[in-house]
Amino acid sequence: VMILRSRFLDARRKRRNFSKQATEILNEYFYSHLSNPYPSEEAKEELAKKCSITVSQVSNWFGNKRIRYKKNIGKFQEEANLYAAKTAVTAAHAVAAAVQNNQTNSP
Amino acid sequence: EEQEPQGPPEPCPNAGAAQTFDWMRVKRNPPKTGKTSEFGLLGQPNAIRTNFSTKQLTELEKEFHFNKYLTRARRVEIAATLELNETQVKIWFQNRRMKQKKREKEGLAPAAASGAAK
DNA sequence: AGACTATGATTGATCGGCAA
DNA sequence: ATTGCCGATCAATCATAGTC
Repeated sequence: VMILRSRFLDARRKRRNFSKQATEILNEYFYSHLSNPYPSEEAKEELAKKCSITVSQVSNWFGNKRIRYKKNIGKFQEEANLYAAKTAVTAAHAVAAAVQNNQTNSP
Repeated sequence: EEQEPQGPPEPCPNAGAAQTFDWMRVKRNPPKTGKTSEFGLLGQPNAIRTNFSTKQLTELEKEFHFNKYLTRARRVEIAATLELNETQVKIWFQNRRMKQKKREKEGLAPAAASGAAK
């Protein structure tokens, strides 16, 4: 069939990949909330602002990410570890700072 | 049948990573609205995503422009004319309304960058 | 240059909650 | 109790961008 989709009507599909930085932010959120990667409307707005994209795009990104992730968890293992490590480092820094603060106390 | 109430013996020897959370196990039931492969009998859980023809979409779009909401009578008419279930017509309008709302919402925010486009 | 993969967007249909 | 709508999401697919 000449189901020649509305190739013309969907011209707006001129997709553009998100910036490396935006993807970085989205992945950080995704992997740090892997137990429930469903950002609230507020969280989506915040992410959208940080990534300079629309809220819909944030929704699309999470929708695609969730589906593709569970479709083949193994394929994302590497990426998952990468971001897990990244957040771990961030957390470590926070802890280090906290320790610095309480350093005045000595047992 | 494929329901797995519990699966403790999870052979997931992964060190420190990737657990299988509930959201990863979510499975949607197959579409019921799709035709039963027009073979009525036989339990082939056919019903795959229906592909609306350009003609059907054109009619639906035309009707939507006329009325954002359908009356039962109109829905029956449309469904018969386009050879679709009433449910499919109903769902189409629902999705169409959401699409409209999304477009209106996004079609106004971008104007914040600068008063004039370009 | 062409095949293959990654990724953003679209959309028919489902899920849960709420109202009539 | 039944039915429609909303908002969010799913899941499959489209079309393009990026990689080799």
